Amino acid sequence: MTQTEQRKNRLHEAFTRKGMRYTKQREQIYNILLDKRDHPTAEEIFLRARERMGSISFATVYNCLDTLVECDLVRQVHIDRESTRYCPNLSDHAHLHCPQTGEIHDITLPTDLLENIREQLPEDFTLGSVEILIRGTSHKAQNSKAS
Amino acid sequence: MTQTEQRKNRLHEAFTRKGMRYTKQREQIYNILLDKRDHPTAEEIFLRARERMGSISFATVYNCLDTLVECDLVRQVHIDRESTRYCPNLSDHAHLHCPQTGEIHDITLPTDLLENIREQLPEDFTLGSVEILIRGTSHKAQNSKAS
DNA sequence: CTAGGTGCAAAAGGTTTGCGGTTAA
DNA sequence: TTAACCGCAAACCTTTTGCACCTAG
Repeated sequence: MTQTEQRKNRLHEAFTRKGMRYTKQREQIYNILLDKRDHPTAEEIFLRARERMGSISFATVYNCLDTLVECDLVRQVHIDRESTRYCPNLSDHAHLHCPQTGEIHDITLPTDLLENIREQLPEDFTLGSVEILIRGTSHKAQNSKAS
Repeated sequence: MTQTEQRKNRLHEAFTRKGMRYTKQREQIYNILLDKRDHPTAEEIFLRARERMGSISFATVYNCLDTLVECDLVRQVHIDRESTRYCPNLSDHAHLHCPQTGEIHDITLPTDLLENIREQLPEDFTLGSVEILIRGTSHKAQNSKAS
């Protein structure tokens, strides 16, 4: 089985597990996110998808992205009130954001740091998730890890 | 000099320092934020302002809020793509957000935690600011500190 | 076959803008 | 006096929705 077929099967399973169907639009959009992990917006994804598929509607892009999020394949990234960005990296990570260039890079923080945050919470607080956004200027960010 | 007058002077200075004028709309909106530190949206601020002032326009609320942000008197708080919220707490703090109730509470994190994050950054990265959003359920959040 | 998905266009929701009248300094 | 500000309505931009047609299972 080729790697592409494997990915396809993995996707298929993720969808059917939630009672949802496998469609080529969903597959393509997921592939777009995996192929270039640059946290694109829905519009950027729409443009890339149209290049690959010839034609797709904006609403479908949003629908597919919602589905991917719901199936735990992709996460949304929110920075201020800018357009929502999408990220296929499911591991715990923070985001480095350079307002000048608009670039976003993933950065893995040590687990004890998250543990440290957890300790600060009130007793009656059940932790859901933690989002860490680090703003700053990257002077030569070429070698950052965009996992 | 009364406390109100002192606040007024402080505001006046903050505005003129940036070449901006002191207006009653700006003052009222700032007071609304100080009086109830519950991270209101522009719409909530608009409603409270109308109660106090009789009449004010939505655009003015946005304009005034922008001014207050620019004069470093107030900060924006972004949660997902929900309406922007406003916060007069300028000290370093994280936000606890309960998606069920919509409540937001400020929580002060130990300085060494922020130091710890700083250490994780790439060499070529000049830190701007850090935003930490902690999502979860507060089962009886009455006694949380909303500083 | 049919529930679920796609595509289109129209609507919604939050925020911004242009501009004539108003006001702080 | 006059540059800055307010208020209104209209525009803007991202995202969502309704509905007819299509398609995976």
